[in-house]
Amino acid sequence: MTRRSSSVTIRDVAREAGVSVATISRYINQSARVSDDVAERIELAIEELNYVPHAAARHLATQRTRVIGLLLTNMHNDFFAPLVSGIEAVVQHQGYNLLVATHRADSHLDIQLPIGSHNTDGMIVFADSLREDDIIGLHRNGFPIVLIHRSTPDGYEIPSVTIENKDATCRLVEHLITDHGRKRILFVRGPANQEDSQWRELGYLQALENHDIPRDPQLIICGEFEREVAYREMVKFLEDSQTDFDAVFTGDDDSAIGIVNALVEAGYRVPEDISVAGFDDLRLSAFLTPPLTTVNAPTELVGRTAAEQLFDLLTGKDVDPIILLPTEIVIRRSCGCFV
Amino acid sequence: MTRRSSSVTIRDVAREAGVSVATISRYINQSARVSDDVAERIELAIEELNYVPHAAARHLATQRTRVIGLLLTNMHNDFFAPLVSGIEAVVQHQGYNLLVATHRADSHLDIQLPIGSHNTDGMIVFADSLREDDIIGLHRNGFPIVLIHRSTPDGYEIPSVTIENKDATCRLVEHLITDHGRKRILFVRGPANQEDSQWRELGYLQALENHDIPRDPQLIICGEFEREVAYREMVKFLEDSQTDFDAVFTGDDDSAIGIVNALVEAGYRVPEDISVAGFDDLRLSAFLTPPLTTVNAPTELVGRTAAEQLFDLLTGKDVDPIILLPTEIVIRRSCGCFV
DNA sequence: TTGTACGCGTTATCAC
DNA sequence: GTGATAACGCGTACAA
Repeated sequence: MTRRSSSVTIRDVAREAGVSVATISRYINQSARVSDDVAERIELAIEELNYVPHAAARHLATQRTRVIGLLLTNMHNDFFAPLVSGIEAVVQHQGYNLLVATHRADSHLDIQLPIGSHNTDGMIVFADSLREDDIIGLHRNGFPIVLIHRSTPDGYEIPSVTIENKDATCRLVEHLITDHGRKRILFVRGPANQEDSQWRELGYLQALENHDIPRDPQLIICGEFEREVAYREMVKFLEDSQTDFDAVFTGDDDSAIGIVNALVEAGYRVPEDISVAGFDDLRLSAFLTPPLTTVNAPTELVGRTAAEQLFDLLTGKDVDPIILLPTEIVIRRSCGCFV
Repeated sequence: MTRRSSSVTIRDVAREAGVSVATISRYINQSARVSDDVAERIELAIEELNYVPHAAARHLATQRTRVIGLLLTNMHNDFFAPLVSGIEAVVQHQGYNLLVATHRADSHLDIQLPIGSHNTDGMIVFADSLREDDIIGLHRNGFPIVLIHRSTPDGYEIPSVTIENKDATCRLVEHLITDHGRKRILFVRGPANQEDSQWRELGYLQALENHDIPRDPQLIICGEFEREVAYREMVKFLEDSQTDFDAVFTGDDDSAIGIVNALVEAGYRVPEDISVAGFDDLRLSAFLTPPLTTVNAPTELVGRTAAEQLFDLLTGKDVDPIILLPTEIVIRRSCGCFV
């Protein structure tokens, strides 16, 4: 079989340097010493021919791709920028490459995953981008996985990195209650199957309970962690519902923006009439008017940590089965505080 | 040489299905017909063994990676989410994978590019993530490249995708002049070596010229396309400068946010005292208070288009040397309009 | 310290 | 329509 190949191979370098391919390989991978004289000639030849090792050939020979994968549900939300950024930093520092792909768990079942053991050494899985079966399947084959914002399937021990949701939410809602005297607090929930969303709802309920405020199902609407949805639902709520309220806590900052907009358009003043607080502390939250009181989620750190976990996994180190990163309440103006 | 290999190969499938590896390969790649009987047995064997073709082996044999690369300067700015999203959509649709990496042109020269012909079939290069030499170098080897938000080096014809900056800026600034009677318009410029930034400045100057407003160097400050920088510079301007002004045009929305904040903190009302307009139309711009008048940059479309260009390049189709995507003025409240 | 030769998993060529 | 087998470019056990 004859195949044209415009690229320069290790063989060309070997010929140019007057040594064998094995020596070239050794020099490149530092897998053994070569004499200074030879090293110099190799260096020169590489420079001369502009040689770059062919990744695929390397992968095939070493059984390692030096690539890690990241599976996301989508890339639209501003939330993903810091996440990917954190991951990419670690990956690059380790001399690896990053393959990103989107995939929703409800995709047609017969679809091949774009990322897996066939093209990466390990992967980071965001929340519900994968079905539980698929996660288990990959994990059972010994493929290194780290979960983000999602807990390990029952009975398995797959490392996961997530953040403290409930307690921070509870404290923030309590802030609305005790420091601002709010008692009728509307909760804007996220997707029902999202773990973060669930914990935040529990935190909200906990706060009510702590202060003997009866929970009112009327005071919960669905924002789906999407600004537009939250906006629409809020508008609808304002039109339809007779239920009065004096504060809004949203499971995410993105929704909070939509909520504030709906409120302002309806003539409410934030925070004078209605206190508003969110969760995430997106980069823009501090710049809103009024600046948004929220919970800071260390999203870039989540990415960074998950990547580090994955590399620990790859190098056979011990890995914490679950890492819960601390969150922090950020008091700004939208709750009613003067800061 | 003995090597453990937990993964199932095409040979295993061949044995299981009772045919040769060649037939399996043909079936998988649809490169030739196989009898229905055989097809069924293969299908079964693949299912049974959970076979997935090894990417690296494929790459080595076909000389194609089915991966395209994206080189960015960073991933922090909200601007990148839609860009990557658009690219990813096309890439996935084509059955390719996406490798992303960050790289700043001023990195140490001896550093190996994380992405190149050694691990991708082609790449998309964002603005100044690469030095001109490197671009030329890659291109000279026949490696498919598409440039984003950056023009082709002189004398070369590398496809590029960018947006219309100058005219839209000019019209928007003219809107401030003619519809709102502004004459002392502060310009917040971006990085000096950024082409978008340069064109927007030209548009700003053009508008002044069109209306016989003398340009005043005092009325230009540097925001570097970064919110924090713009904020600081604005604060400094307000403290130091005696120059009066009645409007601010920023080269990007991110800076506009910082500007508005500085203005409001200093006691100015936007837009009553000062009109503000930006450029980009970030997803959040409509939700600011006041909603930001700006120019819509079709960032996701830029990504999508660049990816399509690249695939045209890969398939040997004719490719437009330069694609200039139209932008559109978005009038909201921050300029003074009632909408 | 260096060279030879084989294998990594797949595709593609040639024969049947 | 199917099978045998030589590449693809590199790493590495083994020999020298």
